[in-house]
Amino acid sequence: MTTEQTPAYRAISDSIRNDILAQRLVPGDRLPIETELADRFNVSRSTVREALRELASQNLVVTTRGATGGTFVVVPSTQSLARSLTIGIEMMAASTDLTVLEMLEARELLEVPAAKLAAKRGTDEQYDLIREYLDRRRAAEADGRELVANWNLHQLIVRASNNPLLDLMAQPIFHVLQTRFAQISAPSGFRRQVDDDHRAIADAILNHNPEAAGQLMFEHLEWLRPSY
Amino acid sequence: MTTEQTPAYRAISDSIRNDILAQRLVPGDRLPIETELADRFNVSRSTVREALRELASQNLVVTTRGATGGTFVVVPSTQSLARSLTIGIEMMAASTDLTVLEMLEARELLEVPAAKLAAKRGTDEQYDLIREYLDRRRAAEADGRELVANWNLHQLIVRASNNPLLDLMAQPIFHVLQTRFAQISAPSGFRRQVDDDHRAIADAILNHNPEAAGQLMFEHLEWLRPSY
DNA sequence: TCCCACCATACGTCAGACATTTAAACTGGA
DNA sequence: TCCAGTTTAAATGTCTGACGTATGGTGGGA
Repeated sequence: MTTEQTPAYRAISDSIRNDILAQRLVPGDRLPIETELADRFNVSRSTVREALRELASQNLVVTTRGATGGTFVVVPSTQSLARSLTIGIEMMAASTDLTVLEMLEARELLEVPAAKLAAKRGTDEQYDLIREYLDRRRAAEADGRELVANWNLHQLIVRASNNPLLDLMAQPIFHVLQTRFAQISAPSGFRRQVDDDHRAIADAILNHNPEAAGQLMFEHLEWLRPSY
Repeated sequence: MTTEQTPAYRAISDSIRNDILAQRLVPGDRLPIETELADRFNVSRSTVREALRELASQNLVVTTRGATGGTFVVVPSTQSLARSLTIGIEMMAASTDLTVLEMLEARELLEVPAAKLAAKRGTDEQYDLIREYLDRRRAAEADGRELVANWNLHQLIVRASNNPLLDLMAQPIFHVLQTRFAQISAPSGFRRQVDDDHRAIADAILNHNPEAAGQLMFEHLEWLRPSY
């Protein structure tokens, strides 16, 4: 007679998620301990824990152990959201649901305005990061070795747009494109051209010239497109 | 002595996720049954289940019951990803991590190109949906009642851009803006202006005029901005 | 005052059992 | 032969109760 179409762990995670979205639970709040939640929902602790794993994996809560431990509501960071989104987009790209062309299209759409915004309102610290990156790259080039860097120029620029949403949306696209074409051998002239383009774009940004930055970024991406 | 920094359920979900991302497991594949996974990882079934809940909540697998049930790798849909993203953005917007201004900025950035693309390559079915929406809206207006529709024009346009990424990124922004300003009373003249704008944009799209569509969308959003 | 051993707390994990759902296999009658 | 209803097997869903383990606080001694 107990006909449950949705499992209890799903119902519970939905319930708690609603409490969070309705701000009955706000970031920083600590959820009741697992045994208490089990009591409250009339389920076993295991079921509660499965619900909590779902919430944790959506970046809504974090769980810590120990005496002062527990499960706490958190604000998802741009980073954590970007990571989740990356996985999803990677899967779509691996299937036929998303083409490289569509990714390039979206990328251009995000990055050209991002370059403009970065030129308009990047902070000094962000500009420093861009300079530093170019310097390290130049040094690496001189030594003839490969530059291993977590942040490439495109990421730095998007970040310097100072719009978290742009960062959030562009990062996954970068990541997927990058891992997808990591094995491609770069012709000797190719790297040099990329380098020149990058420097021109960076200069425009550092000189607070939004229009030039946008235009150069656009041309750079158009030139880059056939390589994919 | 058994010092585990990361819990077993996390290690296991990471392991399986890697298998999926490396395409050792592809969409459609069925994971081993829970007891077998427990054996393989040398953990209890509960621990395996917590790992599976994490993966499920990231839209990487779905679980079904019954004789032919099990856990299957899936390709996350644009819809499911958009839903997850919505929650995250909603949380960021509720805190101070994301301002309305930034959302409007991102929205414009996505929607103006989306309007252009919709005019350029929308399908007949998508155009029909847009026409149908306008008709229903006109009818509702004539009767003096409120139009209750799941899809508003903006969403239809973004979808008609036929770039899943645009849809994926724009939907959450729509949703958050919409729920955030749902209670605002619309002045009488306001609705009429919105309506006129929408019709003009739709006309440009239906007439395959990308530049006009983009421009009109831009003006519409700029006009809309002070309302927020 | 400061340090350290101890302790309470809450999550992490285990084992085994039973309930429920689902589809396939089976069985009997028209 | 074939259809309908029943049984059965496979897998997830849930429960119970126990013990392991990390962590911050506390109280006592040097």
